[in-house]
Amino acid sequence: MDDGFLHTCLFFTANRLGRAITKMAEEEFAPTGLTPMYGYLIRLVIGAPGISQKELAEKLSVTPSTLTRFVDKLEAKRLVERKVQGKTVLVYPTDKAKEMEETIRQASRSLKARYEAVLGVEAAQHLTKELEDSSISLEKH
Amino acid sequence: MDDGFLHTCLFFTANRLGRAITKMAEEEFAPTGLTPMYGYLIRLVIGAPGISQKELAEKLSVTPSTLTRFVDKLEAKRLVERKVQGKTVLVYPTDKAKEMEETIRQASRSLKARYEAVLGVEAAQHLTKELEDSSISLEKH
DNA sequence: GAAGTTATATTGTATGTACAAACAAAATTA
DNA sequence: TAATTTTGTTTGTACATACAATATAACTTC
Repeated sequence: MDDGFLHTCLFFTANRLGRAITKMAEEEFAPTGLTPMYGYLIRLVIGAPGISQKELAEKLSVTPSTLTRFVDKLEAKRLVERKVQGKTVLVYPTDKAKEMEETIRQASRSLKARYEAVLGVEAAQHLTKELEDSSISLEKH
Repeated sequence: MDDGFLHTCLFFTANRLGRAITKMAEEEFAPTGLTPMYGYLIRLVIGAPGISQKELAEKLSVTPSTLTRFVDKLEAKRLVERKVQGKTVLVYPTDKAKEMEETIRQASRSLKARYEAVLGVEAAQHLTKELEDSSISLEKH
């Protein structure tokens, strides 16, 4: 059957991998009660208390509107607090978030261990680097 | 700042690339009036009239419920027709869809040309293959 | 052939994400 | 300093996608 175009299309294969790894990541992050993106957002906030939403959006490569929604949810769960400073919003972790940090780190480690077991440590690292480099290039165009 | 974990995480980088290439793909598919996934679905249906939804879901690596939603939309646009056969549903292209085929193919070509120009032909092909191989491995676990 | 099991599709609901428009504060310019 | 532009954030809306539950048809087994 003529479905070759799917296998040679970067759009299709990139999103296919995204769905597969997201599923795995959600399973590994289940013990945290958060999805992986939220876990990473919290790690960033703990690592730099008072970081602005703009910076968070850049680091996570999501749009500002998406980041607003993320912070809304984490604030509702009492995991972060906003402090408005002029036109920017600074984000701080709560004690509750700090208590979760180790659990989140553990989930990150489990996730990595799991996909490295499937793909091979070397191959996984190489692939990750290629993905990041390609993302940077594509985001510019 | 301590954000290294993002750059070494396959979950994060895969989805980051997915967002970047999806944006580009949507731009290139704009002339078709469809998003890229719908365009590819139509190509599959034209290439195999009467293909079942189950097969379509497998080829596109989406869940059956997602595929139902896709076909709902294309049916509403009079681009495909359903024919129920026992417990399976067969999908056929309409004339309207067939008339669009060349436009869709052209969008696919433009997309490929565009990201190959950014990444390099060789690198893009190699990356695509790695993504597919990795997807296949991860989908099993 | 009736009862139970499996396979396919659909529906209700939820989430992540984006874009465009609106808003508010800050910086620049007149 | 008033007017304009830029910057950061938020809101309304929309879409792709998934999961769990349900419906329905087909297959298996007794």
